[in-house]
Amino acid sequence: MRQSMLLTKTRKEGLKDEVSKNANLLIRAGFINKEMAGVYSYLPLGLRTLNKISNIAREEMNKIGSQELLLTALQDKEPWVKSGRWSDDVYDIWFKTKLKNGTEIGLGSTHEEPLVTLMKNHIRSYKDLPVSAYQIQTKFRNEVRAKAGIMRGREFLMKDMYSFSKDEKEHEIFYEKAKVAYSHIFKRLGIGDRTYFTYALGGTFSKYSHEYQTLAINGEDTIYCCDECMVAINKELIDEIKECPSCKNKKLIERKSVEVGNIFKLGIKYSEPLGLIYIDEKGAKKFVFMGCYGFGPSRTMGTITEILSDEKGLVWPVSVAPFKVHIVEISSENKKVRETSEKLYDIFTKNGVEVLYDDRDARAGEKFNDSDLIGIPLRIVISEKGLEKGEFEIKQRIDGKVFNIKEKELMDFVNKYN
RNA sequence: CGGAGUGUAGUGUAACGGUAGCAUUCGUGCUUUGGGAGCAUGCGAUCCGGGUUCGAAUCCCGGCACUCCGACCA
Repeated sequence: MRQSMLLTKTRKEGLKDEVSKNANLLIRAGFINKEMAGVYSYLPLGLRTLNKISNIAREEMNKIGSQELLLTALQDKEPWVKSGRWSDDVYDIWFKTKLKNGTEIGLGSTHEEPLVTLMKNHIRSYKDLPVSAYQIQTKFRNEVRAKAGIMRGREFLMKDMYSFSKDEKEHEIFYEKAKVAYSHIFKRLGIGDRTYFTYALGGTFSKYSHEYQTLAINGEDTIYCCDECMVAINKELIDEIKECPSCKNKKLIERKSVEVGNIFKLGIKYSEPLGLIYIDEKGAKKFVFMGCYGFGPSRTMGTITEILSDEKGLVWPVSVAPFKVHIVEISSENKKVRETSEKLYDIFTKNGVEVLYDDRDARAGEKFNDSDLIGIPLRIVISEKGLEKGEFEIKQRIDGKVFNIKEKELMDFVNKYN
């Protein structure tokens, strides 16, 4: 991508009304646009990152055999009445609207009801189980107070997976697979070493639910961490659980964190009222045993921003960066500089390396500042001064470390860089 | 949902009830070119609706929006 063609511009200063670090930086760098309180659009750079996060989740869900689908945002009232969640008194984050004929409908905030209703058409026998489905979709939640930028919006992207099993025992097998998939997701996102598997208050059918909590100073949650085994306990349970459930370690450290994922047992909470039934080997009718597995790509993008960015701007792990390499051309009027930049841009593009090429006619300072702000992992500066050295100077965004690489080793270096 | 605050060019700010100013961005020209450079010149704004007043960005009422604190957060 040529930066001169990019439809967004960076801002030197943040917006007065955007206090959260994540939204402030993402707006300055041109990743998102604020439409209303808690409602943000994703612009080209931001969408690239958001899609990468989603894709990592998608790949990991596929690996454990879950199948992707896309349910509707407009939701039929009936299943929600049956499950008892249509009333605003019970479930207070509804966005509701009406069809022209007066029929009430809801905007999807979660999808247990519609999916269970749908699966009634496809699950009849024990032979149809176990099965799992997931989607990556925009959720709508009428939060009374949006805050923390894209960490807590009224409209946000969520990956929600649901599992359907014959019984609790079969459910547990899938649940364990999902845990592994989740740990892979956070590892690949570059936040695995600070994301804790956390015991939290559970639903009707399990004592606890499990959250994935990523340490962040500005986080809304408080957890008690066991650093021996990366397990934590949500503050809401600390009176009940006083030691690490995994290794019995009693030394738990209080820290702030962000809930980036949440998995829990649903049991027959929805299959019972909605009538999701299968026939077992003996011909008996049984309720399908369910699990639910959430992960928020947009919230995770905000979390990564909160924990990795510095005073100069964003810092992206390679796995989610909008581009891997930023070619910054200094003095585009210099023929040799221009030719070298173009050549490099061409080579990277042909080799499938995602590259942003700052071909704008702008001053060095402006380009460097923009480059730092956008936060692409590797920056290659092409300038008259640099060309004389016969090597390329590659600067790592995360710590400013510089590598001097000969041209023939360049592609190898970039390909191996992760 | 309770409490507090704020709405002025794209952005950030100023103006006692009396000419809406400054900075930056943006356009043009010249100079400059390794960390948001300089000179000149130009474009661009009082959230919406009422009221008070000779006169309202300013005072009053209503609405809308945004921010913060708290409560809430499968």
